[in-house]
Amino acid sequence: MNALKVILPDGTEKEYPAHYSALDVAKEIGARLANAVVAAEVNGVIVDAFRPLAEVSDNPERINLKLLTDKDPLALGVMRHSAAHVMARAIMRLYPGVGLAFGPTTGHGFYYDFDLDQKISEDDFPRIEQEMANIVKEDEPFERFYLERDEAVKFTEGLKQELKTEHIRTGLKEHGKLSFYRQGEFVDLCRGPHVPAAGKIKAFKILSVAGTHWKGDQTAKPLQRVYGTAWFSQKDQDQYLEQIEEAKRRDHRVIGKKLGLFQINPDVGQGLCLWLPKGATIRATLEEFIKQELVARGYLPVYSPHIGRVELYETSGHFPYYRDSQFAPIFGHDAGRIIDYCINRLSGDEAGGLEAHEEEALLEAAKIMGFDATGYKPTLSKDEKIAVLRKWEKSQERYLLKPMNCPHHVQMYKAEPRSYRDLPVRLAEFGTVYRHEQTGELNGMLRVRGLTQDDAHLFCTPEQVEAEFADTLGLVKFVLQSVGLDDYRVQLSIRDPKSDKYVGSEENWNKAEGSLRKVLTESGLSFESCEGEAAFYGPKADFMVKDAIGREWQLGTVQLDYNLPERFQLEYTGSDNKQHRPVMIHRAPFGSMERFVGMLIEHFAGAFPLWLAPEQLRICTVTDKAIEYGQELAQIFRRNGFRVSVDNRSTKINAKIRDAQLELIPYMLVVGMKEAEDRTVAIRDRVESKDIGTVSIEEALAKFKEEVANKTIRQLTKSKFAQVAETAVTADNEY
RNA sequence: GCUGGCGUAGCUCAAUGGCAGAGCAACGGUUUUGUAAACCGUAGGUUGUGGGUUCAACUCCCUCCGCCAGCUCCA
Repeated sequence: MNALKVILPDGTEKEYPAHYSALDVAKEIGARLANAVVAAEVNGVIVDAFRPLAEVSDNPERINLKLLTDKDPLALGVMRHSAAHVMARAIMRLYPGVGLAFGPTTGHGFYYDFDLDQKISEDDFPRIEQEMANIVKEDEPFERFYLERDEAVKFTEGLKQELKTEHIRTGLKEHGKLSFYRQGEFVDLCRGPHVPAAGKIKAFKILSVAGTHWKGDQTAKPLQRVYGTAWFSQKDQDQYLEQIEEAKRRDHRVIGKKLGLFQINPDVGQGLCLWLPKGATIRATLEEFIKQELVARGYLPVYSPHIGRVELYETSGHFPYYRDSQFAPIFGHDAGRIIDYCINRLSGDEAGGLEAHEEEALLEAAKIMGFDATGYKPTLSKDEKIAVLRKWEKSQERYLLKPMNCPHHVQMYKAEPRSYRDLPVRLAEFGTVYRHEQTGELNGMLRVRGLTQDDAHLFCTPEQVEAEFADTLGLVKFVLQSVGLDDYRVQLSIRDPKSDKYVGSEENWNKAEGSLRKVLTESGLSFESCEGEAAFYGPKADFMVKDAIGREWQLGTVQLDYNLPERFQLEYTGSDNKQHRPVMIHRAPFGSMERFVGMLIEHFAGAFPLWLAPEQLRICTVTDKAIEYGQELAQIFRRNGFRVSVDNRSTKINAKIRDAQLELIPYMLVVGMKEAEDRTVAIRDRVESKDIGTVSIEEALAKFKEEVANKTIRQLTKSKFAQVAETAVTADNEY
């Protein structure tokens, strides 16, 4: 009896027997299709193609079925999850007794975490891959089965999979029945779905191994995470691997060193970027560009110092909230450090009394600082001592290397009474901030400890919020477009309602998130909400930008803030002659200059467009006799605003050209006696890597000026990587 | 910060317990050159740091510093 009504994507309805799976349906349509089916989408949910349709749908009378083949990106994710199982199975064969943790898919592959004392190294990859190949060749089917909780616990205990047992007990409390997948001798607690059989995995490779911890908890058991990738064809995989190589070639740390753009020198300090002249030129050009745009949009330039009183950041909330990732406070006088030290001695984790010499030093310090030392007696109780020292601590100067610019700008706003007529006030500064990032996070220019934000703070009335926010979005769009970054999406980062890490009232948060959502919707930008990603003081819109090879970077950000104005008691006089509270918008279109330029280096692979290139033109003299003309030319081009150098070495022209090509200089001006006599230049184009003709000086100037004015991007190897869609991460930490 | 890997000349890399080397760059000279590398020569090192094992350490062990990958974090 036909009990299933199936509706296919083209709208056709068919009836099938009650026990049919998606695979059975496919077989009935055609053997070739059945062979190509990897998974199925039933009523929008991806499921195993081999599971009975009745089991995966609520209503057997109405089953919307889409058969997913190897052409479908969603199927790719399913297959990669199966590949994770195959790898785990191979590793179990090679390392009997290995403990299994989680094995989800990632954007371009998968990983599996193992509990194994023996270290897996790169040298082991070939034999793991070989074993995986055997499993794929065996082509055994994946089977799904259920166990009740109690049985599941017994079952994983029987398998000696402690982590799985623990996960069922603690992580999956709300699940009554638990699904498992069996593939030959390998059984794993898993949510699925999976491919029908291992043979669907056409290409795979183990990429790396790295340490991690059970459920990401540093205090928990250390695990080994093995990363791999898998594809439906060898060709796709080769292309992907080639793109990984391409990304390595673009590494800004390598290119930055080769081209002399920047330096991170251990003698200066970890995570502290030295901008060498060429890198500084790129940055200065970008800053100049954005400053012009800010004038046009009514921003006012300000400058603020690199340090500020700790109290300033206590008021803003940054100091207590980010204490661990800030450089320690700077004391106005060295003696202040002793007071701080003694407070820690008395109240710290290893609290104890003060030694006699410490008390002596303390009283000496108090004298230097001008405190009333009679208030402190060695006979006081510990708590009384702490109370006195806290008072001293507060009355001395303590500074913080500024971790944010906003409190400084807030003070500038506060410096004079504001009327509603003055608003919005837009204060802009390329402000350098310092954050003591964990050593493991530091990464070239992309993650540093001293960074310069292209920062600004807008103070406006609640009525102006949406218009101002819309304008900042427009600004970010404009600057991204100007450097040729036209592929981006916006992430609306909102609070996690379950968390208590945020400051401010429920009402303000709702208002802020509502405004952001409204303006983003009206802007026509595609955006998605991301819970728990907000800053502690307010929600934000982050720009996620795709580079030339399809990698996504979080760059610009716009943040809405009702809380700092509250904390700093900001006011303006309204038309009703009453005091009102302004709203703040924080925004940084580039994010930080370090990160942005680092990204640009990788985006352009070091070959900057003419307007940004640190050295735009190089004059290459053919013989010594042309040096004088070459130098005259250089002066002319410099006077016209170009960055030019002259290569007058006594090498052959071929060598000069080769060097200039390798240094990625956009144009070479080759001049010999012919050019000197005619007062012309032979232009060689780096992109084309050839002579593009001899023109007069005026013509050359006009050509280059036009290219600079248009910010033309002449060459951007948009790789096919950009078209390789990332697959959704199919499994999270649930199973 | 955690786990693992790594650290040799300015750069890229050799030397698996037995005399620290090459290419490029630099410097000196010759060459005066027409669109991706002219030729000859010179110099360059306490092998990241401090300690240990050994007749002998770039090599093996420990400490610290730094780098890389991943984890965790990211105002």
